[in-house]
Amino acid sequence: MTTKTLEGAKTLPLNEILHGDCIEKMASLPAGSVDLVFADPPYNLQLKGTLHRPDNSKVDAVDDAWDKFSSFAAYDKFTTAWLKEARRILKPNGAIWVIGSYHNIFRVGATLQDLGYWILNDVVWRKTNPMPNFRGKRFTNAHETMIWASRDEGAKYTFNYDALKALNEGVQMRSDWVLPICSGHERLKDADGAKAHPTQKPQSLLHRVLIGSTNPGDVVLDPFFGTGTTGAVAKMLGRDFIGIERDESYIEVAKRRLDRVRRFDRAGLEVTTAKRAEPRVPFGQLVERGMLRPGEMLVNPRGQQAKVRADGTLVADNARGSIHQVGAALDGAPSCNGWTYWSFIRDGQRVPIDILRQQIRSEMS
Amino acid sequence: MTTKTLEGAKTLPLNEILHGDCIEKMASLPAGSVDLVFADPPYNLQLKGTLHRPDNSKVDAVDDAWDKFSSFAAYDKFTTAWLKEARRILKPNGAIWVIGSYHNIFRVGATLQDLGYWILNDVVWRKTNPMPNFRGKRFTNAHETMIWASRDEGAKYTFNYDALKALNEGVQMRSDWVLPICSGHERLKDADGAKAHPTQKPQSLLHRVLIGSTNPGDVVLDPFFGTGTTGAVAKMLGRDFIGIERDESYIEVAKRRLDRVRRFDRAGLEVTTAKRAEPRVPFGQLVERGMLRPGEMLVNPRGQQAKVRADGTLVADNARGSIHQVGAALDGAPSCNGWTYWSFIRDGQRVPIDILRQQIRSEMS
DNA sequence: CTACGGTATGAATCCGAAG
DNA sequence: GCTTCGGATTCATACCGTA
Repeated sequence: MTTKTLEGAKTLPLNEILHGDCIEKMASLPAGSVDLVFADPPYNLQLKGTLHRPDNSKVDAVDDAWDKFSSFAAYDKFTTAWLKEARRILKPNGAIWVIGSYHNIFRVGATLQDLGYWILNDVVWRKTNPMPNFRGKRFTNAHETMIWASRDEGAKYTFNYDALKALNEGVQMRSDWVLPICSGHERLKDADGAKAHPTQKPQSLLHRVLIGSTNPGDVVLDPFFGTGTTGAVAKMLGRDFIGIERDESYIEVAKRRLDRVRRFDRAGLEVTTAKRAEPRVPFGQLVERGMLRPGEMLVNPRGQQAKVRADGTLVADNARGSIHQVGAALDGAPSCNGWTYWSFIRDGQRVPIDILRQQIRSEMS
Repeated sequence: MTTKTLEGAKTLPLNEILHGDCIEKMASLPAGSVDLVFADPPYNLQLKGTLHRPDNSKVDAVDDAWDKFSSFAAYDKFTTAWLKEARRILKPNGAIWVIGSYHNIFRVGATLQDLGYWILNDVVWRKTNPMPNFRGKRFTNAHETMIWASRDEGAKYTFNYDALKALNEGVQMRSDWVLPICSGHERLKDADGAKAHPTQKPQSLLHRVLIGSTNPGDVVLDPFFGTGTTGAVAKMLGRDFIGIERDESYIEVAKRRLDRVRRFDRAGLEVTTAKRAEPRVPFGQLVERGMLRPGEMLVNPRGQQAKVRADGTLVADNARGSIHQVGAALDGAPSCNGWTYWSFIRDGQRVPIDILRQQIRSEMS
């Protein structure tokens, strides 16, 4: 357990589970101190009577006391209260994920928008092995919905695009995730073999969330911690977590679980990074360093030429300026990446100037 | 065009497009007279600036005036107004479908609940070929959400469970539907070749909605008719429709489209009620996606014929059921692989239906 | 005729560091 | 805060022209 002392008297307890009501506990935390909130709030399910399978076995439905609300108004009031506190403790560039079903997700989404959060995506968790609809009266409820939102419109939220793309065999990650439900060894059991929590989420889900929208060392808060899936995955991935949970029996299960979790080694936590993160190299440096000579001609894919000047600008027939500006002008395009657009000639061959940039970057590292 | 006279002075115009504001036009219709509402309202996208693809081509965005709202409050007011009218004209056991994206669907869902509708499922349309996220800043927006709700809690809504199960080759239909976007020949074009409507929905989507939640002869109302996909599929499937559309140019396109639509024959519209089992790639998808038409004849190696029905089952002289069952029955065999057994006729040639399955599989992989 | 390669396009809240 | 501008960024499918 560690704490961070911040401005004001409030401190940030890390890798700890706070016992109590999530609204009160969040109120005790300092403002602007958390990178990500992941929340799996009560679903407000309104099951009438009990449900049986065709073989007459009873379905163990979600009917715990914490999941009961007297009306939509009561649920909205609760939702507004905890989402307000969550927004207060988020950093300005922080973000939130909330998961839910059609019983509650529309109210959650509308409340998020009303409070000033900015929705980035809704993501569908498509279950490979959902519980069938035993009565044949509706579609098999085969998915849940997650909303990903930044604290503010225009926030610089974290999105590890390249890491997710790599996770997805080289194509960009879509808003529909196909993952199995939590079962088998991963599903935590009580001493008597019953499931310890009715809505335990699979670690694969949290893995993708945390890889995609946090960096190692970030602080992740889960106000409905349950048996601690968020904390377990955060620990594995080298993120810090804060859990809040009202039910002591869940806390006990979560603590035992977290003690057993091992953090992945640092090399395993490294992730495909964006090109944008690489240092910027001014084109003029190639001239300064003699890799290209003033007066030398560059050529674009259509064979058009431009002359390099001593200050690192180009001159073509009807345009002058940076490598990007001249490229855009020649193509009549809104923009152009000059590094991949222009080539120089060596031994009669066209060589992209980006080769030279890579050379400089490798010398820098 | 036909009309039904009901209690009160108001009459029900059938298979007609009403020109005007949907709230006013719905107000002119008699209460309790419609079986199903399918609505594709404005999404309130709030787009800013322009977006280019990596190849510098410009994305043709939805920037139409009809999608602009000044605030969430203004959008909510509009949503409440049209959903109220829709609920008034629904029969007591009627139901509604509304489609949307994360920009609007949470507000729509909460409003539905507030007005007394009873949500039955949210259904996710997973697009096989969505537009990518060109800047790599978010997840590919690869799905849209539909909400299915009955007018009242406890209503005896229509749900053709067995037809949908048959359409899905014997497996319960799930809440996630994988279907391609509307493109190619199905996409309606202006005289100048531009798309006639920016958000035309695929017929396959409406096919599944109408097969699942209406019966032949039902009245289906679409308050945002656009270019008339709902009307076209309703006509094919022997349902009556009422369209409401504000934009005259869309109405013109829709009228021409509807004139060309042929109603499938009645035998093809009869839907299976028997229990069935059998897994694999759904033959029903070939029908749903328009690769085979309901009423079309398939032929076996001995030249015997069977008729395709809207739910993906076959009817021959002395047999009805899946492609496998009917094949086995005709041959007096214990089993039969319908995929290699049946052919359809194109240009006078027999073509095995397995070709079509391979086509779908190649799209899925 | 098929095969193949280039091009067009789809409901999109789509950049960010440096000056 | 603002403006400027470097430079990074796409997947599935349909269609069309050419070989």
